[in-house]
Amino acid sequence: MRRAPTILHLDMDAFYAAAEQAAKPSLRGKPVVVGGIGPRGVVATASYEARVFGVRSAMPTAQARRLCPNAAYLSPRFTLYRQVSDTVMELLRALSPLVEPLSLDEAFVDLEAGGVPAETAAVRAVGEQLRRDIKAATGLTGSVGLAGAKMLAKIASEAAKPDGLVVIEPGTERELLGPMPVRTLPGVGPATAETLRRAGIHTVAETAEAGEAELVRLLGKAHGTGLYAMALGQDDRPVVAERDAKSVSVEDTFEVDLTDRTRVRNEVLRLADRCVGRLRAAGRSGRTVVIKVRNYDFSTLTRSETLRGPTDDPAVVREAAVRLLETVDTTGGVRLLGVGVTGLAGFTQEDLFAQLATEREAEEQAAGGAAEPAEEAAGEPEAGVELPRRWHPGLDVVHEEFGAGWVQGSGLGRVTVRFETPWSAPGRVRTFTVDDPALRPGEPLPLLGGPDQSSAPAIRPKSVSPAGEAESEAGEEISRR
DNA sequence: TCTGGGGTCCTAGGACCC
DNA sequence: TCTGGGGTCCTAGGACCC
Repeated sequence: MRRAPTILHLDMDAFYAAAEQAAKPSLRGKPVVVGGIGPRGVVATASYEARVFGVRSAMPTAQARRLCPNAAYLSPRFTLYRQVSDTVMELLRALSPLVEPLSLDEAFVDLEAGGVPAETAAVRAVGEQLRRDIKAATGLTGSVGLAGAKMLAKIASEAAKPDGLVVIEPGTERELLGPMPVRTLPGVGPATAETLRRAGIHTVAETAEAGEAELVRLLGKAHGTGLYAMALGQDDRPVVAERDAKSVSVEDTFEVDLTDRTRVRNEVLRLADRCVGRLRAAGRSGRTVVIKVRNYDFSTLTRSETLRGPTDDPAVVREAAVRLLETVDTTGGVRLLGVGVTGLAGFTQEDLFAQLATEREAEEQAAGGAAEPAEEAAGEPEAGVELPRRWHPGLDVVHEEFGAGWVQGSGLGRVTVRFETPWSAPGRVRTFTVDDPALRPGEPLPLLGGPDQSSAPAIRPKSVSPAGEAESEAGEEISRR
């Protein structure tokens, strides 16, 4: 526990929903829900206007629609959120070399390591300036917590929401935490809270009074000792800058349960390929392949297999995944399938022996050839054939005549588009047939720095440069030759 | 119209080795 | 034909977080 509140926790306010409101002028001040749009979707983030109606994160979208039928329901656009996140993290790294991102919208910063004087007034000033800088660079608000420990900084930023800053002075934490419900403490979820409730423990103070031995008896060694320390406000975990990922996984929930064995197998093969794609993109390889199966009744199981050496070979992961699938009874219907790789190696190159084995297996497979999975993709549309364009609500589009806009809704062969940009006035709506050739998918536009404010410190993602910028870059390229 | 997708960490039992 | 512990790896499941 530090003697000055030099650990900062930043949490962006209703991040995904706020980014959508910044991008879509017609949604500002209105209820917005970002999450899964399908029949089995859940809410990722609700804007504060939607929270008034009781909409919460992790709630089924169907339930949210009942509570708040007039909200805009949008699919997430991670490209945009990542761009905004990069801008924010950049600002944090200007404060200190020790920045620990927890997600796209949340991070710890060790201000002491950044040379900020260990005094309340100084850290408060840094926090307030950070909030102004974030607002100026992204147009979004974030809340800041400052304390002498990670746990307390996080609790402080929660208390500061929305758009605020809270400092917990070292020495006041026990008094402050005491009356709070145990659920306030990180690591206490529904199951732990229920166990504690049955033991008559409801508040942080009661948790501390229970004593370490009793908590270990109730919750096990690691959780019990950890919770006891937290309840006393003791938390010495350091801010850790970069942590290597330990696993990579992908999963899909299907709109309708899968019953056909061949279809299940094909989905597992697809997931294995996607998983390896992500693994390779990260320059990693892994040794243990895991599959996940969620049944019609939501019961979930995993099966794993550890290979002789790490791999990033799609054929190897596919084969392991299918082998594992064969040990699972899927006759009742499958709601979700997942494929993951763990035991990630710190190096990119495969172990030589594993590589040789892989090549030999591939040769054997090719030689035995007739039943290659890709050839028998029954029920899967072939690439390039028939795939109807899916106009998810919220997606960016460009129309040849009307310019940039976003999909407001689609159905019955029609798609409704609102034509507006982050820096325009609220725009108007037009409807097209879903296969209108003048309409095509677009890229997220920068939230700030539209044509009329080109000097503003804007988010200008390089990957989606507006036409003018791309042309001028190309021009430079040519002129240099 | 019940319950996403991507992660982390912990526990516990059995195998296997010393 | 009786019996020790400890350590590590693997597998499966569960809690929790955003």
